[in-house]
Amino acid sequence: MTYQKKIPVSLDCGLHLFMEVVNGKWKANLIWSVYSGIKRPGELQRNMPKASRRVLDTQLKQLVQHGILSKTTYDELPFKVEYELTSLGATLIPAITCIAQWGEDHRLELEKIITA
Amino acid sequence: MTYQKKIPVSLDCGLHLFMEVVNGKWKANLIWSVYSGIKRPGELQRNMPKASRRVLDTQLKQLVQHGILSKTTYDELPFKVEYELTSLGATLIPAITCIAQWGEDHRLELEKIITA
DNA sequence: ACAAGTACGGCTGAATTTATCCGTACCGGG
DNA sequence: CCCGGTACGGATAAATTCAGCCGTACTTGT
Repeated sequence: MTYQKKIPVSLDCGLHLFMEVVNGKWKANLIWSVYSGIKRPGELQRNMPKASRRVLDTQLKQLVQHGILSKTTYDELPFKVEYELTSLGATLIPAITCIAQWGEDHRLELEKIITA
Repeated sequence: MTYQKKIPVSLDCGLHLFMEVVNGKWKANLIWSVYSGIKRPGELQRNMPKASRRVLDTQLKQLVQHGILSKTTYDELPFKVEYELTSLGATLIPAITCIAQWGEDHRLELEKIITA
């Protein structure tokens, strides 16, 4: 889209397949939020004010392209857009839960180390 | 080290804590390799030939700084260096297993989508 | 008419990560 | 002596992601 990759992606291991899809400053949060019922672009942005709308838009679009989210535009007026997890996207939830849990479990040590 | 961050890191959620440590093109692979018994810099590089030695060095150093790996320099001659998982690093293994598993489980669909 | 809310996206530059090039230092073998 | 293997790291370029600014379009309410 915005940028054409010049270096081919490594798909040789599962780790990289996951990263190719989830890597992006807000992607995991977006997936999690949609899973939690926050489905509309405006809501999502209010939910993570530190992210710029532009970046969220872009990352949402990539998630749709990667088949993780689906996007529905309702033709009512006023406009309304909603994102949903696809079935593939839903399979990510346990993995994301797992890493978020790890982060919370080690928050104290991590904050010390990272802030150093 | 090489670069001083100008934008503060968000530590507000577990997801970001995890990413702060594991994000890096080869970090998850490095952690996994060390866990699998590939402990020496040279071995690691031969194990992932697509990564440049310089980048591996840098990412290994960051993993050490973040308390995920420990580094031992043996004073024998010739030189010998070995990395090990710290106890914190060891707690990452289940999470990494989980995401690698997800990648493998969905390899077929993902390859189709990403290559598109 | 005007402000505010919804959503989309081009353009541009800053921030950050990854890659390349090269040089250091030590050791051992041919 | 020269080559190759071990390991480390500065300087810099290339690649990529993230952020900010602004403009479009439509609708609702004042």
